[in-house]
Amino acid sequence: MLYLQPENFLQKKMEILLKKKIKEAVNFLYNCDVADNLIQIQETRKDFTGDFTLVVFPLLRFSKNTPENTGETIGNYIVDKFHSISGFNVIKGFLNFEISNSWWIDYFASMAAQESPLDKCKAVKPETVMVEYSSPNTNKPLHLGHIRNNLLGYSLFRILSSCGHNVIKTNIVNDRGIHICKSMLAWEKFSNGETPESSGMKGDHLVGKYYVRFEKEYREQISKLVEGGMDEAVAKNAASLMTETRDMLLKWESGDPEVYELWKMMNSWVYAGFDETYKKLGVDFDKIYYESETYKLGKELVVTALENNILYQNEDNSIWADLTGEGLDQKLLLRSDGTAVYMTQDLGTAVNRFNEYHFDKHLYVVGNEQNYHFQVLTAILKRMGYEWADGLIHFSYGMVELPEGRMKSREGTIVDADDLIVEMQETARDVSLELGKLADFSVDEQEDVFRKIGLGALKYYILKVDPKKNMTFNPAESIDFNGNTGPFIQYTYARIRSVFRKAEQLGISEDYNSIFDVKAGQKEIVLIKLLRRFTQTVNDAATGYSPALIANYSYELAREYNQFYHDFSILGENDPVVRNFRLVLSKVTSEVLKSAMWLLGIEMPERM
RNA sequence: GGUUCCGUAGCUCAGUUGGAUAGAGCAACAGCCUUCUAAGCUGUGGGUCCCGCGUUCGAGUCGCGGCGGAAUCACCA
Repeated sequence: MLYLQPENFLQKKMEILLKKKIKEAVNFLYNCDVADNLIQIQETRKDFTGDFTLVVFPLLRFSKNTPENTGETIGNYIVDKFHSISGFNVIKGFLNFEISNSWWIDYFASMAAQESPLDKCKAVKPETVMVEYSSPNTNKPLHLGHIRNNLLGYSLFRILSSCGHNVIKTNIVNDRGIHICKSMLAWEKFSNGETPESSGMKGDHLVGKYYVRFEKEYREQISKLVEGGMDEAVAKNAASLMTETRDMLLKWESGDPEVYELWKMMNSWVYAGFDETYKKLGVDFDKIYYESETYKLGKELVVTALENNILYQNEDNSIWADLTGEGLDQKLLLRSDGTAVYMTQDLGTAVNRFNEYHFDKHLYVVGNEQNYHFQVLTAILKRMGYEWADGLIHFSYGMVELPEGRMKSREGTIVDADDLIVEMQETARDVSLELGKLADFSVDEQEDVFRKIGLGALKYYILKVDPKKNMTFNPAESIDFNGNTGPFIQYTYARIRSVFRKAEQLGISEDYNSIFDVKAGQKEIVLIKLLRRFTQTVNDAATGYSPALIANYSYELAREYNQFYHDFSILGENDPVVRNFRLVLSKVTSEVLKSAMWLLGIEMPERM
């Protein structure tokens, strides 16, 4: 668990003081001791006057009076005793307190004095957390679903490390198994030795091409067998491509040199391709595990567990876990031919990782289609006696769907990761060139801005959605650059930077000491309140594993700032105290926006 | 069929210990650039929060029962 450090109570100070005073008030006025959870303080909603609100309903049982009278009575008492409260009003059962201008300004000053907006986000008890994300198969290139996975995983890494945790980014590469053999076999049969060099194709795409080819040829074989009168289920097993694939997997597991060489060669193509995509997405890993290296440990674990009577064996020699006692099912762990399945290697990988890192928590960033898999994984590890399995957390995120449903390779509706990234950058280029604000930039500088904007749009689009929920991506409507989008937030930042460039030209610089003298306007107080919420938002995002909270917070802040920017002049303000205050307010806003986007893996352009 | 998740404006999404009149963006319509960046700002229209019952002073939020959708229950990963 994450807890705010003592000094972070600065964030909460007013709520805590108010709560204490109210408790005192109720005690004095109604002569009774109230439980803390009955004193509900929240930020006052925008459409009402005030800063903090006490919900008085829970206190009526003590006052034995109407909500209005109770609110008035408590309000009067508090205003009298608590000088930071400048006034109050009661609407229905809500007692709205108004906080003095100077309290807000003091608060703002302490915020402005921070080195970074993330300074206060440290957890009391830092933990070692492994985050596994990406987890590609080496038989096809990455697609939109992987993009969501990678962005979530990487953002969780940044959020958790910003809160002081020791986070290890890891990746399990599913580089072996029957599916890999399919693309290998198809390449052997149909490629005439085609390579990335000879074809000019990116390696992962080339291998993917032969995986698709396998599926096509295999389906044809099945239909021929079915036409000849064979049952479809039987045909699926009997098709020569399938029997050859199974033979290949057996050869691979027994270390056949020829199969092994082919496997190594094709995987190296894929890795070169993946590296390119990861680099473009801006994600990386501290430690990469390969299924081909962990599945053996998994097999050993299974055999040992069988000897310990934790598992059972069928007459055909296949090995199973009976989890019906845990409300789950029978689960196969080793096939009758002795080869490993997905679960086998995941058992091996988990044990391997714990032995290496002794993590407190292990986050698996894996789609919700595998919820059952992780229930089973934890159950088996627990049964094997690994207490740390309680620290395994399936970060189960939703699928990315198209308007017509799931992406299907057979229907050619898979949205390729590389293609999408290129498209986003091209859209960013088109929009930017049309606006023509970067005319004095070199081509390289321009391209760098286009890259930041295109990726910013893509990343924000994906991360702003609650990770648990399925989301829809419509390829026909390209990702927006207006409204609640990444570019909107980048734009807000670029505008602020532009103010500071102008300030420099005018010889104006911000002065943190003179902000105490200012009388802040309503809009400025609203901004300070929003800025104040940042630390809490980051903590919520860390405890709730939700980058979306940060995205939505950033949007709200950017929108609020844009209104302020529109309605008030900063450098054009005549009163130097007010001008300076607005300048510092803009500065802090830009820093918070930049930090927030950094937590999402989104870069900020200085101009756009 | 069993289990799990989801259902909020035409579309995409917010709405976190149950709190006030359910919010944004997109799309539509009407405005705002001699000014620090109009990728912006302002306004209008748009809702049976899937339905019903219950708990509560108070339910989009919690419970139960329906309806609709998704995932999963593989010697696939």
